Amino acid sequence: MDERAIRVVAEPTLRRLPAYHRLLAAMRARGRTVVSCTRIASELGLDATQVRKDLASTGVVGRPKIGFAVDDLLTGIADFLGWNNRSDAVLAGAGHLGMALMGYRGFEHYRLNILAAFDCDPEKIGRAIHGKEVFAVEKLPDLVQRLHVSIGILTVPTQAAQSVAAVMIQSGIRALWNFTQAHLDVPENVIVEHVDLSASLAVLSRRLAEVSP
Amino acid sequence: MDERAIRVVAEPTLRRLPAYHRLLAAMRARGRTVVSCTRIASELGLDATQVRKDLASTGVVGRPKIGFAVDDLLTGIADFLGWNNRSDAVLAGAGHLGMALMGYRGFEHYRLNILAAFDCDPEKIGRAIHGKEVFAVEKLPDLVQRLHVSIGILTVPTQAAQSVAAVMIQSGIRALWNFTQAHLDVPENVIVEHVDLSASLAVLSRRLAEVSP
DNA sequence: TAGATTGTTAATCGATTAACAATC
DNA sequence: TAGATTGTTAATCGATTAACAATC
Repeated sequence: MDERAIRVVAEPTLRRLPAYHRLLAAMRARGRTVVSCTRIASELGLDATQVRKDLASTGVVGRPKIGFAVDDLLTGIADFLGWNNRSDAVLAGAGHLGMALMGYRGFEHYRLNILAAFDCDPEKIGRAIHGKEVFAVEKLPDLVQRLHVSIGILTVPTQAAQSVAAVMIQSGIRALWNFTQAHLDVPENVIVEHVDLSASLAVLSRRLAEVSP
Repeated sequence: MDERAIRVVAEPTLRRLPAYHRLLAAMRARGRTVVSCTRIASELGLDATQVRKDLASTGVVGRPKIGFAVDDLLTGIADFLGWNNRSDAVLAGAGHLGMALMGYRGFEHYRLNILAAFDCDPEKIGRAIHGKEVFAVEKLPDLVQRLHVSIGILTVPTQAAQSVAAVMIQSGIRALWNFTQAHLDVPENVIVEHVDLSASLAVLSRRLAEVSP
């Protein structure tokens, strides 16, 4: 076994790590230096063994009887998720949602940096939204190539998503954060993370229908 | 077995149903009247048996050798998800994201109707955003009670989420669509659907780190 | 008819949860 | 020390995938 081998961690684990990070940051702010999995689990309504396994996957080790050092966990989780290195991104689609994401200060916390936005509406091109300029979509390839941008955020209309994704991939984008409702067809080395509001709403509506049909 | 018993369908199935609905709507628009699970599966990159099981959970039946009627599936899925009845919602937090959701025309498709927004910033109160008025948060309980609103959308800052959620639940809200990063502590009869951008970003960043460490 | 397709049961896979020795 | 906690292995649970009879 190569020690430097990249551990491919299960998706459910990855999805829980930010919640641990947030809770731990709040605990550190209150002066807490040490914490047990039992404690984290009860705060977040999870199983303690699951928390222990999740934390183990980041490589941080705890001490029997004592627990984990809060600081170790915070840096360990952030390192593991790549949140200690800046990630540059470009955004396509300067509509309501695109603008909301461009203005979201919370991304600084994860060191995600949206460099610029692109749109095909002449009305929007040239404007600056939250300090970030909106360019014509034709200028996307050049900027992505020059700055080696690896993340593309898609907030275009669903019908345009596949073609804009293709342009992004062609330009060197290696990961797409897809906020549209399109199922994207991409080469297997390209990562797609889909934030699907209709999927989320489907769960909400159905659960509501189940309790009061 | 009570025929009218509410079928509790697994969450992964619910999350896939909107993608089927979208694909089927596009097929109907192109004049297609009949479709097989094999076809749906290949279009969406899924397993045909999985599609068949998912569709079965909505109660729609197909015909061996023929397939499913596109119209039957469209109405069956929409009925099953409660998308043929209007659902009223209120939104708390008229920031960037809240405004984006208020202006999102796509919700009409799911018959989700955001009646009004609430905020505690005097600057925002009284304004109308995309034809919907912003009221002081104090006015939320009265409106929710009078109109029997069942869905509450949370786009407030994370620190405010738990207390605003409590007010909503107190007022009669039965389902929360949580766009904040808070883990909400709610009574067991209240539904929480969490759209967690940090969880999504964690998957994206880590997968990117795995391919180029 | 023959073969594609449905509906359903069985097998597999992966994630969660339980059990427990090691430890401070 | 005794008991709480970690780290890890085993058992369970649930979702996906495979197999196959029924059907048009």
